[in-house]
Amino acid sequence: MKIRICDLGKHVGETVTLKGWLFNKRKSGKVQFLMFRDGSGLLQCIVFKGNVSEEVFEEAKALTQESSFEVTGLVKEEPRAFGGFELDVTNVKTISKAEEFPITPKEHGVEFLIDQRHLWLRSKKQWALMRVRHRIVKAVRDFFDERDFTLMDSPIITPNACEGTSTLFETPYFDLGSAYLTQSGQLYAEASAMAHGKVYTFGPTFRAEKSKTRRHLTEFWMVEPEMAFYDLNDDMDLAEEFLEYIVQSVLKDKKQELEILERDISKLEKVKRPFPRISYDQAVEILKENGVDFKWGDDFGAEDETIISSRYDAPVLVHRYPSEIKAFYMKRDPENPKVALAVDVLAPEGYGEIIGGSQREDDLELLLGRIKEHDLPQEFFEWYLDLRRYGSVPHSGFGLGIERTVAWISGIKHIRETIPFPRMIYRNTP
RNA sequence: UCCACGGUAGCUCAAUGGUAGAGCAUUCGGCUGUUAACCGAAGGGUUGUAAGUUCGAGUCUUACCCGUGGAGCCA
Repeated sequence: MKIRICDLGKHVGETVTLKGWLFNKRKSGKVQFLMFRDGSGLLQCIVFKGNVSEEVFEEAKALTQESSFEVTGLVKEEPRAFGGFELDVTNVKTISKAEEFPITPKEHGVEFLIDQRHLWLRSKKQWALMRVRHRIVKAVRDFFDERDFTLMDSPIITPNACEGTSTLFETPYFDLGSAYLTQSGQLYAEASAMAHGKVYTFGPTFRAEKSKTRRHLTEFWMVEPEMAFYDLNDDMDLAEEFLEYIVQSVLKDKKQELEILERDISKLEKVKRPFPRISYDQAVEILKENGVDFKWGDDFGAEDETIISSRYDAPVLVHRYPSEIKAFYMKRDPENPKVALAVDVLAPEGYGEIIGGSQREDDLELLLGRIKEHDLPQEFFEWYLDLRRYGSVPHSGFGLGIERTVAWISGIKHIRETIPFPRMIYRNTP
């Protein structure tokens, strides 16, 4: 059984051997402090000249930043040390001496760091961020699993634009002409929900739009639940419960990581149900109160979203948007056909839209009309229309953007740090 | 696509139109409790590219290349 830093609590007073890398080193003549990392945490290893042979002392001295090595020593509790433990070293064995590591302990610019993304992932903050991302993804899966949802993966290669608006990545597809990378699993989730009742899809999605902001990637991950017999209110209830669950899971299990990220925990602790719910009309009122010259019928810009969300501690659900600015499949409000039964969730602290969802149009004739209005090729949607021909039911769903959620919960400014290898409009390496 | 800003040592940044510098990193030396350790020394440059103005350009002008932030669009 291999021991990792995260397990050291069970080995206090024992002599153990660990394998990992040199994170940083400080020395002071006859004592060396090796900051050692193994992927599970950080551990300060002390090499005293009197405690080890001359050869071992020299071997430790020769280790460069990010060299891989094996270290043996006595595990001691040490409240002052990061992680709470220290290792009194008795032996050091170099595995591979590293060349000069480009990322030094001092500050670097983003351009440089993103070029070194494959190495940047080893740094403390990026390590913590990826662990938070992992916990969020686990929370997503646990949440749906605990509620009897079935995972139904949707295709990544699709024959047409799902919502008919976005610019998609095009790829040649044998004798069938062009295919496109998916921008949403939405329509497939609807078909799946008619088979399993409650489902979710979870995978990468692609947008070829030339968005160049801190909130955009060309490739990002989205989780999309879809539920038969759910109306808009049921949909909003689920979205609320879902977000609370995710935030509380991270708070419970990733305290140390949030500390490394210097996240203000008190802000996350306020993310408790019930969340505020306002209509689009009310949101427009808020903007007008704040002196924004806003026209009913327009969509909110990034600045508008910040104004609206900054009124609340928890994410705010904005519902019933003008149907003109929403996708063709969203059901109109029977009480006011000018608006769609749609909901967007805006994260606090200016992180913007993290969820978009709606009740879907379940009436065949209305949906046919909508496809014509939007000038979409009906032949591509025949299978989708079948869902309304064979036992149509009211149903709803939403999509959550994983990277924006990670950015919000971690308190990270730029979305590019929230995914291991970001894809942006002017960058597709490393 | 549009607007703004930037490009000088491996990295982060200085440098009135007048000899291109510092900190970190690297190498060497010193130090038995450091924690972005500290102290001393050394090596390290076609100032994004091209042209122009000038006695003289990192600095001024023009074009181009690359990048960053934002807008629009969106999750």
